[in-house]
Amino acid sequence: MQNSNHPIPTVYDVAERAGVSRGTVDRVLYQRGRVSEQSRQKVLRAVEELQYKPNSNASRLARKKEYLFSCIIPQFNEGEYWGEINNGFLEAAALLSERGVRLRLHFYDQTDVKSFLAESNAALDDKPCGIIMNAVFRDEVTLFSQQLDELGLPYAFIDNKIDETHYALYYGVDPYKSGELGAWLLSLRFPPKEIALVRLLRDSSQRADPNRPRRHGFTDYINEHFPDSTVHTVFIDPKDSCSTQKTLEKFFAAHPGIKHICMTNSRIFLLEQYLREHPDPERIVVGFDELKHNLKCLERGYVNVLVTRHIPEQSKLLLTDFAESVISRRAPKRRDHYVHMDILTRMNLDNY
Amino acid sequence: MQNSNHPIPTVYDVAERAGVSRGTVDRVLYQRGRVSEQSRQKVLRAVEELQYKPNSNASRLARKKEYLFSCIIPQFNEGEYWGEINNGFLEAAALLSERGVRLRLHFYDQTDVKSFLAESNAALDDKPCGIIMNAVFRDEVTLFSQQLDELGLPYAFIDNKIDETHYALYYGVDPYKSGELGAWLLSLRFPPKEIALVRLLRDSSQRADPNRPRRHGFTDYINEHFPDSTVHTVFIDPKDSCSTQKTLEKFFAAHPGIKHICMTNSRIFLLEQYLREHPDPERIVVGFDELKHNLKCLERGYVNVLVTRHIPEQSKLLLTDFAESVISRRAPKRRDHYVHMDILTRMNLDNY
DNA sequence: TTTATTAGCGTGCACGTGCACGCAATTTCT
DNA sequence: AGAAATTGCGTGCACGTGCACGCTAATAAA
Repeated sequence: MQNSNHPIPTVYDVAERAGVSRGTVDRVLYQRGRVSEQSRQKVLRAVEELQYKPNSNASRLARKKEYLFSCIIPQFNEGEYWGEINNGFLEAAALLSERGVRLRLHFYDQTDVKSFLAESNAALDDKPCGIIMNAVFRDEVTLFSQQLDELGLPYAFIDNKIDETHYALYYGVDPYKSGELGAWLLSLRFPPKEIALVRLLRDSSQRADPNRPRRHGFTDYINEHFPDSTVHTVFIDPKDSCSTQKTLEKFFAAHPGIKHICMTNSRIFLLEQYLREHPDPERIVVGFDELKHNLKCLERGYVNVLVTRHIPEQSKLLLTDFAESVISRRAPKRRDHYVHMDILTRMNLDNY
Repeated sequence: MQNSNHPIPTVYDVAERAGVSRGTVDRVLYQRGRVSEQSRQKVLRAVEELQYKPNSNASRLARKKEYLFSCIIPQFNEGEYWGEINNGFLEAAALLSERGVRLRLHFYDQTDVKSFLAESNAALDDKPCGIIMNAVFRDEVTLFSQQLDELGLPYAFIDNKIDETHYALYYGVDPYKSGELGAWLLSLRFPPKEIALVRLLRDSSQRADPNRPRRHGFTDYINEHFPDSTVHTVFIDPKDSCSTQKTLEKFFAAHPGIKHICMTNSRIFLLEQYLREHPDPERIVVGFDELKHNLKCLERGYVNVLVTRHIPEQSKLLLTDFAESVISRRAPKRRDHYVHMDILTRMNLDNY
């Protein structure tokens, strides 16, 4: 329903108004080739007066240009954190496909630096126009980003980042604050005396500890607000549910005063069996991240609160934003996007 | 980076493979005109084998078709609830403009049935391909939707709906559940004895009460879980902050035992002055909806919890989904979208 | 002054689809 | 049997842009 006095202007209209040809308008708009200053001004004025915007459909049809982005993220099993991130990328890629955006995925092993190096090289071989990655291996990622800087290839971080690099974009939560929020929620109902902080046994080969900032946010909050409380740390083996069970039994038997339990990584669901077999209506359990298993635990009442955000949303927004900025050759309005932290309980679990 | 063995197929490829001309392929794909059953089958097979998908850019360029949607929503002032809804619509419209989607907005006066009737007629005059509205005046909206049914015009509800109509799509919260959630949060820290439920004085001309379901969710939860508590209702005048102040002073002076305050509409910010002038660290205040004024109150500690959702997101998603379904001439996958309710506190206020 | 060079500019083709027109073959009507 | 209508199908043009080619006139070099 376009006003007939003002049909959408085309290059022809601009050219006519400026008294030049389409080609000249094109050269002015895209700084290709040689145009006299006089014509340039006339064209720019005409563009302004007519409010000319190139027809993006015609433009993409004519150009047939593709924008390839390479993602380098950790391997995952169905339903895990990085699987959700991956879903967000795929969703965004589907939406952006008609704009010529293509995606290539590279998965590395979080316990193996070499696999990261291999995949980052493979990503370069794609000749992409942008790279998305996360930063588990700080040194290697720093080096890689220097390489990208030299090549003039823009890159973006998802989930965690390295501040010293020249990344174009970042989407993720503020891990320290999420830890504080978890601590606040844990202590909301009644002040904690003894707290269990459950952690994961890690391969000695895993140098990086991506969970540190959140854990510190958690412990700092507790220490500041409840200086008289004690935080007991217990380690479980994520690969061995049997030993996990025994470890927990022993641990909680030794500390019967514990009414507050928290896990600052995304695997609170590993406690399910123990929590089910040792019900306690007074106990408060706080976990992080909306993995399907975690949501189940919340629904069944084993876990009281999850601190999370819509995980796929975060990667979806990142790719959309990144592609937009690369295509339009403009820096994004904002560089750091700390996504909102949701508080999830049994009461607002639906429709998440 | 397309595999050179499989360039993206075009109608020409399909036509060649099927041994017919482009025109025939076109007729098969869009059921226009006369095709022999034999050719039809050949074309369909070729489409399947080549995985042909029409190039949407070329298609839109050639068609130049516009899809006009008319929205009928309440008038608002900057920063109010419907203003946020409106922002979501505008955001979606901007994104969808290159797909030929246009938007026409109609604002009516929530206290005046006639203005709704006028605007709904105006919306029809637009000759849109879809209508979006909310349902304050139940009878009139029901009649209007019957009219739309007869015209075969699809319509969608935002924020609230009328179940008996044949709406195509709905996005909103479950108001009853949001009320329950508010009650749960209000009673989380310690069990309530006396509760203040602050309500708004309403024009006698306002027949509808869009806030009822949420209020009932709230009171039902309280009555069920805290049968010994009493809910005191107090009415304030949203247009007169001076009288509001006096009313509240008198009310709370008469009920000094009240430690729990809730407003089930979106205007908890109206209590700001009272709460500021009568601080009480023990008191719990729960409100709804992320209006800018409300967020301020949360930040400054006058309000403890807001139950909300990202308001513009809801209208943005609705328009996107609705346009998608109208353009593709397919019913949406899901009809009712109860958006997730966020719990907002001082601790997770950032980046919302 | 003549020739080579380059600045400035116009034009034609391609991109893939939608749609209208019209031709040939077949069927129906008179 | 001849005219009229209908079925089945191919073709041409338009949509608005990107880009390469090549022309003209001005300028620099010989």
